[in-house]
Amino acid sequence: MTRSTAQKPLTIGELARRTDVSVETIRFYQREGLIAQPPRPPAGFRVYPTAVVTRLAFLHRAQQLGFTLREISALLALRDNPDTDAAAVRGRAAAKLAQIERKIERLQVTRETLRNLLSECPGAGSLGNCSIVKALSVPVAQPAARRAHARKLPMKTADLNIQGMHCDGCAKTVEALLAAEPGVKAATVSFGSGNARVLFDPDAIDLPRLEKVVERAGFKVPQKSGA
Amino acid sequence: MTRSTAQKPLTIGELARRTDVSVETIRFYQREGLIAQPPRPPAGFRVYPTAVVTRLAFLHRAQQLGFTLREISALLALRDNPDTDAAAVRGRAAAKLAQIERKIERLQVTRETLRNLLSECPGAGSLGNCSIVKALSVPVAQPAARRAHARKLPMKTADLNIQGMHCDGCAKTVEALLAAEPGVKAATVSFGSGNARVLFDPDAIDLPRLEKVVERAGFKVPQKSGA
DNA sequence: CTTGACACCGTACCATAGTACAGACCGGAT
DNA sequence: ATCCGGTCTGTACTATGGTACGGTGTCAAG
Repeated sequence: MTRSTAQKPLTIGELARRTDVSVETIRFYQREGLIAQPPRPPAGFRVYPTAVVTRLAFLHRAQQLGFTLREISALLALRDNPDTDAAAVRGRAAAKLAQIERKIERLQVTRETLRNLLSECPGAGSLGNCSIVKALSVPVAQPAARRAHARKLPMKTADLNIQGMHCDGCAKTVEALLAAEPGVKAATVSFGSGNARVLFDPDAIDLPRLEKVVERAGFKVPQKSGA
Repeated sequence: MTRSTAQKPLTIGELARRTDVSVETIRFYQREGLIAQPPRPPAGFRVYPTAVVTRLAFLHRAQQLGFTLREISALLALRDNPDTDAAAVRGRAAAKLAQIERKIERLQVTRETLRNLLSECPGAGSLGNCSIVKALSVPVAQPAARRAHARKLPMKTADLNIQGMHCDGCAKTVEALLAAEPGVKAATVSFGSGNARVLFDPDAIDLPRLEKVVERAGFKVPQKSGA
């Protein structure tokens, strides 16, 4: 053993320095169960296994890709399990990609709206002439489905059979994906039964689209799901 | 007065129905000062002026455009003030557009990263082969500036003179815009003095860029700002 | 004149991702 | 032996945008 990287005991402060994650944040991750807290020795401070350095790097990278801590927790659980199939990880990544694409689309719509408002705006003078203020004062044009809802609550429930889920985290991922889809009011996915129950507005979204959402995330939906 | 829209007193519940905003949310907006709470009559319930219907519509529209409640509060204050110049509103919108464009760019980078990961991934088999897990375990490549910071804390402070701010809300807007810029560690903008103080990393951002940020939002920065 | 629906008020709570701090304790260097 | 810096624990607080609820008051219709 030369006097290299590994000579200092990896205390929490040293870990913080090496990973560029603050001590407080490391403790926070421990509370959240994202990283294990080594047992405290009878006397003195905790010493961390060097593997946590990698774990924190993984955490950080996954965050940059837009995964929430809850999702990262599932990802880490997959990583820790030697029986995990790579498809499970791939499914998560595909789901996240789809989510991000939707987010980009929404932002692009907003961007266009703002651009139009700005291009029509005289840019000076009294507020009475301000096209922006005027435009904002107009009630939101609702997608009609929303109004129908107020009238008749035309929600439908569908059950989807889903194959390829490996753990409860997969189920949560699918659930989040479905729930994020416009027109979906609620979604519960059970890993145990391999079933998804979705409450949705048939005026805003339909079954094939729901199935596509699930499949885009890397799971399979056998074609026999009933309404 | 015929038996039309205005015959019922506009109680909070009626307001909620008309604007499609829940009673709880209306109360929340009142607590936050976004809408005024009419005085409670000696006996009975509050009655709202019909103008709040428009106000809530404005609020809702502005939210769709990505404005935070704090920003909307400033926007509403501008709208309420007859002396407001339309340029102030325009500046806010321009700032928001810039913010959204940055957000889109960041998401696009993330999207590309995820796409690359997915395209390289075999998609099945044991985790050992999973290119995604491998890629995530690699520490984040830091933009070099970040490391420099760890070595020497090379932060610089600059004062900018800003013209065209109309109220404290303008100052807050500029502050948020500056703070959101990568490389900026802190920004305080005072409406009273028309001054902005920015703490930034000169390796990551420079003065001209900071000035451009402010100008994009519709304000002016006279060319004599010192470091 | 009772009942049910709404209004009022205060407070607590949700998710998300941390940050901050007090007060005690520990360990190595001086 | 003492002091400084680091660690430990628990709790509270940040921002953001609401949601939920218990207990009470009020109104209007039957």
